[in-house]
Amino acid sequence: MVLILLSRDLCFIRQYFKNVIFAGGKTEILMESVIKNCIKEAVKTLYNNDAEDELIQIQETRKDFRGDFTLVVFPILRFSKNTPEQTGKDIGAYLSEKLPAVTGFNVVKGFLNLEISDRWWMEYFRATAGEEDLFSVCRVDNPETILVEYSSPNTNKPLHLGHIRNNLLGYSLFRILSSCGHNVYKTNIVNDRGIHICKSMLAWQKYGNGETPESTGMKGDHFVGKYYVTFEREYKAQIEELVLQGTGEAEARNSAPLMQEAREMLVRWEAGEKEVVDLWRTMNSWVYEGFEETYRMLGVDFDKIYYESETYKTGKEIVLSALRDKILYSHNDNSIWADLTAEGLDHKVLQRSDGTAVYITQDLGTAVARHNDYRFEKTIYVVGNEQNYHFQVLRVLMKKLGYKWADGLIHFSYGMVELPDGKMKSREGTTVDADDLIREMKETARDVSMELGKLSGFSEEEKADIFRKIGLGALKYYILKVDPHKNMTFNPGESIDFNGNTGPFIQYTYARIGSVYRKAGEMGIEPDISQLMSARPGQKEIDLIKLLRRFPVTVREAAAAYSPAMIANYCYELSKEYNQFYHDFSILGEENKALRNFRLILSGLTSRVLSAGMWLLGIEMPERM
RNA sequence: GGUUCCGUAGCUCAGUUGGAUAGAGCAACAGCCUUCUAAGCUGUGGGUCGGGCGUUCGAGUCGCCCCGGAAUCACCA
Repeated sequence: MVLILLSRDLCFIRQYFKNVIFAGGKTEILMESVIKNCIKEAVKTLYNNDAEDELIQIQETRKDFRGDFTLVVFPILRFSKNTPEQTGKDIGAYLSEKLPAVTGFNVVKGFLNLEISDRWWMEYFRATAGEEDLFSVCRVDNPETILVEYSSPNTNKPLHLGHIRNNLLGYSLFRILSSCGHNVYKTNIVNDRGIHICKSMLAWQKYGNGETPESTGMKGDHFVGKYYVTFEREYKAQIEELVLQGTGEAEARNSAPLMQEAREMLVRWEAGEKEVVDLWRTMNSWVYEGFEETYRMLGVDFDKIYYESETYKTGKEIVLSALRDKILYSHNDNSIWADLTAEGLDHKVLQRSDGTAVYITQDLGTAVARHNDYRFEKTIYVVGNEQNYHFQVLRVLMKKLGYKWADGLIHFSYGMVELPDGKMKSREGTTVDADDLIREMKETARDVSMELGKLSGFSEEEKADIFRKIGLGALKYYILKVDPHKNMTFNPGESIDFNGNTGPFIQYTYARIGSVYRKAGEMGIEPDISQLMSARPGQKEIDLIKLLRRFPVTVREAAAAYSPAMIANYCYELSKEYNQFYHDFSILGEENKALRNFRLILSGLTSRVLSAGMWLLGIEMPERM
């Protein structure tokens, strides 16, 4: 072990990467393991005792103290039967003697801070810088087949900010899990049937005068959404009139002619009546065209899209079959129910008395269809926390129906996006439209860039591409940096920032490094990894190496926690650290060639890690900005 | 009322399995471009981590009880 640490054999360093150990959710990289083992040895030698792994807590030393790794001494006191200070000193002395990489130590209160040699950090850095695949360390031993369901739009209105959060989370999750070696498939369930769809169909029939997205120049989903709004407006007017005539509010809602017609239309649709089905197909196709465009702008896509209009039938079969098997029961009115009281839940209706399916019916069918298609270990449903109960029921229900794999159905529950004055409501028109927001972000990116006087000498096409990357980078980062399961507030009045903890800040750091490399090329300077070890790093550079070392660990933790936010915050931290370095030190102007080479490679790895991290978030990096 | 989630600086948010003096950004103020991109860097001010009790050598983090907010408890989706 001691010898291994001194070894400069590249094979060892390769081995280092294979030695990222994840035990019980904990992450350890070899250096920590080496120290840990040596401390066990110390406890055995000094105190004649065996220390359990959990008692030996190694962490990175906080910046305000001298050292690289820190042992929390308190848990060891039970063996040493001595003061924290003395115990720390004893173990520190033992480690310094046994581990050449440990060049010194200090004890502050109950913390033993170990100093690691620069040489060791450089060895580590050389190996990482030479590694082509930054995710190789992240790969799990047992890859799973995982489906990520996200987006799940209704086909009666365009996407809004809430959907954006959903899409970004789902897509990022896909990339994070894939990077860890899982076989991940992106799926979508489209809510393309039901009374809400009939509403916009009916309104178009009555008030549309045959206009189309083409004839009006509108995006398809907005076009259809317009008729959904029309329906709600006219319906409301009818209700008001009925109430004026003395009808009760509830009765008015129920008996308004428009609502009755919508219901009739649903029945005709379910009966497969050609005229209705054709209209449904046409209007849905308009919506899909619109969605396609929004998805394309957001940079998300799907491996397989499921449609509720198909899976609800499978769901109904499952329900009927379970009824025959007496797993379910029916009421006198022919509605079908599940009794989940034994599981701590309630009774749940699975089919209406008129024989039509409810929301959860299609989820049963969709899950089974997906399992037939993919034999997945897990399906991760990216769905808002307002549906927590629904997914609790879904899993319990599927277990009850005998699907053992239902344990793999995971609700990735994320928080709502709220406006300063509360929740977004489609019907009240208080949503932030996805297309509008994306367009505004690109415009803001243009304004900011122009004001800063950047990008002169670029073609309009190149500029548009850069503004797109920056605008979307700002938007995506703004949303993904927040812990997914928390609600977040979006203030439309204050535009999304481009300074500080933002996407553009990280993109800017990347672009700066790109600029350094271009300059290096002009100067004829080539980075040379084989010359790395002749450089003597400073403290800031070691700090950067330490931060870079945390990247694969962060990815693994983000995968385990389903949290793109952890990646986002890591990228920010790295950018901030790098910008300090960039400000304080000259790279190409450094006269010591070994140091110049080292700084260039350090910058190169930083840009690669930033780029990889942002890629996990679905954020593109501009080469210049 | 039951269940679940949230509460950290004026605002928006970080804070790894409990560890040292709770951190960023925005906003405010004061500095730094003849040198690799100033979308940057440095500094100042700003906190009863909603409140209390408990567990522990140690609690923003774990447990219990309150307070405040959100969601949900439909033959809606």
